Amino acid sequence: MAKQTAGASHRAAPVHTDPEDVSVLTALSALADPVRIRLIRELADSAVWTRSCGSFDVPVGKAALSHHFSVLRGAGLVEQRDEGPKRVNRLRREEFDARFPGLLDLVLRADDVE
Amino acid sequence: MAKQTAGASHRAAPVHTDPEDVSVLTALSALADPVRIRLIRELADSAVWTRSCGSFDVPVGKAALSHHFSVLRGAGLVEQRDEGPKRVNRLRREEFDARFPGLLDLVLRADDVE
DNA sequence: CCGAGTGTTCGATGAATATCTTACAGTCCG
DNA sequence: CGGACTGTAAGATATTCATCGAACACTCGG
Repeated sequence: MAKQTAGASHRAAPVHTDPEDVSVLTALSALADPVRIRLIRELADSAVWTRSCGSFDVPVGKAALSHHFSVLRGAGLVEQRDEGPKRVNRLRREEFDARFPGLLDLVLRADDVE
Repeated sequence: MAKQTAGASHRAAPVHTDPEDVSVLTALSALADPVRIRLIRELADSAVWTRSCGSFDVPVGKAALSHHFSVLRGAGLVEQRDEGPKRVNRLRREEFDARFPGLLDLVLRADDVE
């Protein structure tokens, strides 16, 4: 067998937005949600490309979860890649931080969600 | 006549929240609104205690405006004081920046609102 | 080729909230 | 005191958006 990172997905590739093209308003709106904050925090605590969408501990169904990831992609916060039947994620730390310095750190550092 | 900064208002004093008591989620939610971003930016460009609530160039009625200032107070972003019939404002730069370093700068520095 | 697993899409629902209109409560000036 | 001005409060409306359930699409392993 050759590849296990199956590069030949026939599925619709997820639509990504470059952080450079994201407005402050979009970025803040994406981060102003408790579920998405949890996703980002868990993602930050995991190795890159190791977390599939369904592997997060959030109290919502998979439809809502799919929606949240769509918002995060649209804000340039998350990158996704198909790996077999799963869709694995990566937090775009450097790229997002270059566009909005300190913003991601604020969300990750805070100990409260309230 | 003694004082022109009339400290004896018989009106209900505005309720303020210390930035230290504000959660990240509350802060982000308060900032994730185009009208409130404009208010904050105009406020940042003006001298302290010079802008009354009605003096801002935003496309909403005064009732909605009053609501927005209430949200900004609740997020520890704005301080208000009664001065005669007017209510003048101050951006709590240092205090808010101590709680959320860099966040206010991001909103003020960005050239887009989209 | 079937079945389990994973994620998206669609339509509907419900909650949060931004807004307006109207009414009211103060402050100041004549 | 009465009227102009400033802002708040309350109620109604509308829009946005988070959520769910169900149906669908794709991948992989028997």
